[in-house]
Amino acid sequence: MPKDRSPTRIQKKNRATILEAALEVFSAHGFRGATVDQIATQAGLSKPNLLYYFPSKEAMFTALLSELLDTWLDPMREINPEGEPLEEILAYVQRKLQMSRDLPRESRLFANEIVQGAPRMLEALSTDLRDLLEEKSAVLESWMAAGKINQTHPKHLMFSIWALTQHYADFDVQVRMLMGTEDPFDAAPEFLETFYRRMLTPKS
Amino acid sequence: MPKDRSPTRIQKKNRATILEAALEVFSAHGFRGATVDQIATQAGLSKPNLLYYFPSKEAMFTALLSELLDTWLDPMREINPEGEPLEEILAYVQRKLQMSRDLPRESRLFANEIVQGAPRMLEALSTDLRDLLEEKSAVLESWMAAGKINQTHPKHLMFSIWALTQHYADFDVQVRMLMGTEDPFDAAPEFLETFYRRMLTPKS
DNA sequence: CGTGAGTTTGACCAGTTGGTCAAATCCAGC
DNA sequence: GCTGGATTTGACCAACTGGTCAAACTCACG
Repeated sequence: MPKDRSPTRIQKKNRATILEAALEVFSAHGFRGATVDQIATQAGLSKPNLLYYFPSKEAMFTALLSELLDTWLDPMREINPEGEPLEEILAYVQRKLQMSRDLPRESRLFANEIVQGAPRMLEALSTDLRDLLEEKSAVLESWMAAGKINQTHPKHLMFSIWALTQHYADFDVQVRMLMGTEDPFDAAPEFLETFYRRMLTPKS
Repeated sequence: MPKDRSPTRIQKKNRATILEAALEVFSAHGFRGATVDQIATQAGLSKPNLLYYFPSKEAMFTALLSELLDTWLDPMREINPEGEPLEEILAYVQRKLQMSRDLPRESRLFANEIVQGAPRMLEALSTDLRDLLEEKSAVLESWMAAGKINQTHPKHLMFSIWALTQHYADFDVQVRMLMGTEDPFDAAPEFLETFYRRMLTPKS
């Protein structure tokens, strides 16, 4: 294992290469379904070399998760309590949808893990995600109390945004197969915009 | 392998026991993550005995899938083209939500498979599900054309129903962790009812 | 250059896993 | 209660998989 003080040029490059390959393989097959050999081949390195940079397969996985969790939660962090409520939410929905389009592997990585009970992620989720959700739920509730958006259960509202947007990444094969030649991401933005506008616009 | 003509009492019972155990294990760990030994233990039978009833792990999996696919698609089949449009859709949403509550293992079994590219399911999906979706999309479109429900993309509408309802089963751990002591299924029915009523009720 | 730390890998190992097989056991129908 | 097919299993195997290790190689730096 390389020394941890001031990583060399090679260390930086190889760690990044390995994590990129790990994302590709883990997201496609899940933790158990992925093999270190697959990741090594994908990375263009030898298996012992991977294990020189990461002490175990498990370590690659958790390194990957913690590297990506921040990126994954950023769109929610950007919700601005001072902004125009309906527009803030609609913008959040679009950011999440963009992520499903641009980072589908990341989405599937998390999906794979959570569907199987999130054995290697529960701790991170029950701190970072939990706190963030509580914070933003409070914002949503204040908007509802102020009559800026329709009254609903704030957490279920957030779940619905996650479900609807991530569905396009996580179930990509199914969605594409059912839509034929039409690209799902052509109509999805407008669909979701309409959906949440109707849901949240207060009755005047 | 048992003869396939007129299964004996024992054959019926053991096949059912094995498939139940297989559902438990496959839904929790995915195809690759499940082991025949785990399924055998879960079923209370020996590993060679499982392989006496099913020629391979793969065969157990596909047998399970094809046994469950019909059940899985039933709620959609029940949408009645002659019924009151909005109520038909709302009832469908509730049926799907019920399935997430009552059959979460089945939901996760399919989720696991589809997230990983549905390598063992694409054929079934691209016939049964595809045809059914086309049929019901046409019904939705006729309802929209008649002004009974708001105009939207029918397929995206169906995707949204699947995403929102299955989310409660597939991401169960996450949802429950974030909701604390509150049961997600307490508020979900009303939340989804409101959601789709606002989305679909035509502007008068 | 030379040298020592940093990097890479072929060979190997132990544990797991899907699957086989011959022998043993069970059971329905005569 | 006998018998032949149905059922069950302990022992085993080959392939795979995560991980180790000593030896070889590379490279920054004096």
